[in-house]
Order: sequence, then C-alpha cells, then structure tokens
Amino acid sequence: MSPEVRVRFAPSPTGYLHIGGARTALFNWLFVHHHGGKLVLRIEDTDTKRNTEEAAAAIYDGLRWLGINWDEGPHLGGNFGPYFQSQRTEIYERYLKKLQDAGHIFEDQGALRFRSPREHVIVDDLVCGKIDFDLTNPGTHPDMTIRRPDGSWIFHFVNVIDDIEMKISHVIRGEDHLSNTPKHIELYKALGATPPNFAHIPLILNRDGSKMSKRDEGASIATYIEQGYAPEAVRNYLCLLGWSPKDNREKIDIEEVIKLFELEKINRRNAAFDLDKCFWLNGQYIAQMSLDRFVELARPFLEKAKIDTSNQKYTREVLAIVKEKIKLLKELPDWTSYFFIEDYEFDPEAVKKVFGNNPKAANRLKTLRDEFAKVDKWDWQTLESTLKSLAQKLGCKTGDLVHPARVAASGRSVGPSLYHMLEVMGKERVLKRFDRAIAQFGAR
RNA sequence: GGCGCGUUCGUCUAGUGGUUAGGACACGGCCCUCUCAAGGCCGGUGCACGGGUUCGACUCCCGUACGCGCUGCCA
Repeated sequence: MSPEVRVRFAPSPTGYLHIGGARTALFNWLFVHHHGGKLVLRIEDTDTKRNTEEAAAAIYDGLRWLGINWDEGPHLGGNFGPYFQSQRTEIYERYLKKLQDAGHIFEDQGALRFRSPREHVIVDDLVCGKIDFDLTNPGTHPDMTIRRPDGSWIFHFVNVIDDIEMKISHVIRGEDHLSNTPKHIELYKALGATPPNFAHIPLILNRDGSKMSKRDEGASIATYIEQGYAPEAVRNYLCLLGWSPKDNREKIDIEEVIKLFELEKINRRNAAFDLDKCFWLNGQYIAQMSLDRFVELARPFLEKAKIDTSNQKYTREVLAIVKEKIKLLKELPDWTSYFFIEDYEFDPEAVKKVFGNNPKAANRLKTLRDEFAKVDKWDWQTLESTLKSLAQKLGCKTGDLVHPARVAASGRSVGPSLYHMLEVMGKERVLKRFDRAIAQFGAR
C-alpha cells in the first residue's frame, strides 16, 4: 500500500513571508503536484497568541501571489484541523498524557522534558542521504523540553504531534532542521508512530553567504509584489535555487517544472540569492508574456498612480508599445503617464539637449508637423517613411527629426519607438503637442 | 567547543574516472539602432588546499581550511 502523499508548509506568523520560506512552500507544492496529494498549511503560532491572523496575512498573500495554493488550512478547513497550533491544545495534552503514561516525561523546574532513549538515530533523508546521529551523550544532546512552566508548547513537540495527526507523509523543510530531526524521530518512536519521509532542502543566503534576515534586500516576498515583479518570474527563479532541469534552461514554465521535479535532484549546498538574475528573468517573462497578462498585471500599478485608464482600448495600445521596455511593473507610470495627460512636464535636460543649442530643431519640428498634417493613413509605417523622406529632403539625419519629435510628444528623451508612440497617440493629439512645443521652444 | 551538512567562474548551475570543464546572470568590447532597452556576436574569470587510490581524478577515500546549521524553557 502506498499512503496518500500529504505534505505541509508550517510557518510561524512573523508578519512577512521570507523568500526561503516561500521556496520551501514552493518545493512542497511542486512535490504534491508532481505526485498528486495534499498540501497542508499549518500556522505554528505556539509562541505568539496575539494578532496571529494579521501576521499570517502576509503569508497567505505571498503564497497566493506566487500561485502556491494549499488544500487544507486557514480559510479552507479540512479533516485534520484546526490548522492553528494555538487551537490544538487538547490534542497536545492528549499526546503528552500518552508519553507521561509510558514514562518518557520528567519535570525540570516546572518545565516538562522528554527523556531521550540515548541511542544512535539514523536519519534517512531524501535529499541528504543517510546520516547517523549519536544521541547517547546527554552532555552534547540534552533531553529536550516540550512544555514550558507556563504551559506553552515547544516547537519540536507540537510539530511532531501535528505531523502525526495530520498524517503527513513527507516533511520537506529547510536544512536548518536537519540537526533537529533525530530528536523528532525519537518522539515518533516513543509515540509508536512511523516517522514520515524527510527531505531537508538547502538554505537561501545573501550574496556574501550570510544568512538572509528580514532586513536584507529581497528577503520578503512583499518586496516583489510592490516592485512589480511578475509572480511567475519569481516563482521560476525560486525553482532554480537548489534545483535545476539540468538542460541549461532558465525560463521554464511551471507545468514543466512539476513534471521534472524530484526531491532526489535537489542540491545539498546552500544557494546565494542573486537579485540580478531574478530581475533579468522577470524581464524575460514580461517581454514574452501575452498582452492580456501584461495588462492584467499593469492595472494595479496604473491605478495606484492615478492614471486614467477608462479608455481601455487606448490603454491597451499604450501598454502594448511599452511592454518590451518595462523591467518592473512599478516603472509603468513613468513610462506611460504622458500618454494620458496633456499637461505633461518637459524634462529640462531633454529640452536643453534637443532644442537648447540647436535653433534649427524647432524649425525642423515645424516642418515635420506640416508634413504629418498631410498624412491620411496615420500608422507607424507611414509616419516613419514620411519622417525619413523629410530628413532626406532637408539633408539632415533621421535623429535630427526624431529627437525633437519625441521631446515634443512626450516631454522626455527616452521612450518607446517614436513611430509607434505617435501612431497610438493619434494624429490630432500629436499635432497639438507639436504645436505646443514649437510655441514653447521655437521663439528663443 | 561538540555534532551535522556543504565547498565547480563574483552568483545560480551542468558535469559522478579520460570534457578544449558546458549554460545563465553580472561584467567588458563590437554590431544593430530614433532614445532607452531588447537582440546578435566576441571576451575574461572557476573545480578551496594537501595527501592518497588509479594508467588517469572536478569526479572515489582521508585530512585541513573555510562557510552554513544545530547545540534554547525560538521556530
């Protein structure tokens, strides 16, 4: 018989989702999706009884954003709840009684400790292999505390109880727990339970190898949400930390990862988090995603910047031409605001560079304006050929017309392809903008 | 200190006894070009060190160094 695959992600509610936690959750999720089974989300709030829901919200948000859905847990329930440790006291009492009756527990200054059997414990880890821990020496491996004098529970105990009660088949967690595992196995044995399979995955560190803490750049998933990363890109990057498809692919969709994912192929060495590469991968995702998806991701960022997106067709056309330029969604307002308002500001640097020391620029712009006024078919191809033939006629470089036109129409020197930009803006708007610029910069 | 785990370009990685040690990010150069990007091409940088084993080690074994984790009445 092969029992159902049941895994869990068991964070404690700290108010944010750590990138390492997210990766642990992701590997659990991948494992379940590869084999079929259930992912349980369990909130380990033994220590902090207050504000659990609030502090756990960041975890829910982060997981949902990454597309990591759970099958049992908060908001969903399930047959093995409650899914908050703070609500499971009776269960823990029951198991404690069992251990006490069997003589495994002793009191020490009001706290309760588990008496170790003092044996070697073999941890047969799916990632790390067989490891022999010698727990015979009480000096180096003291009997663990399972309950404090105030009655609150210690992680090692409740974690094991919950995994037994929730019928967890595979414990996939950070390598920081590897050394705790033999202690946990002692508990399983004392309770007559079969230990689950264990898989300890490497940790995620900073670029310099130091431990990533809350303050470090990129440590919290909230950062990626705020900066405007595409969730599928961050998820892809996370997959590549400690795991690889082994065929040099970097951008690989999640369905493919699910198909290839195996715990045995996870690396054993800690990985440094490379924000540059995550950023690059995000750019790849944005460039290659559908326009529909881009529009969907862009919406909240435009709304937040109070950009009027009521003209959906126009908004979509604008987004289509800036899509290939954007690396982070938070850049969107900067790249698009001038499409939506007429009183956009002129970047002084750009004005100076284009009109400042070249009196001809405004005149050229005027000439271009008159040529454009005659254009009937207002598309980028026509605009390009019109502009280029005018440049030839005037004996100037294409850029001599392009730059003034760009500054006139957008107020800045950087932007998407000029011709596409003008096409999207439409003839009437463009001519008006040219007129405004000619009036403003031509008379000096 | 003790115990455990790890060590291939700066970073993520491929590689499991015989390879010019491959890819990607980042970096530098060139090309393309209306700006900024993107893209294309080229380039440098790596098997921690020392012993074995072997005809032959990045690859196997031992040691050293370094890193990380655990060693809590944190999780």
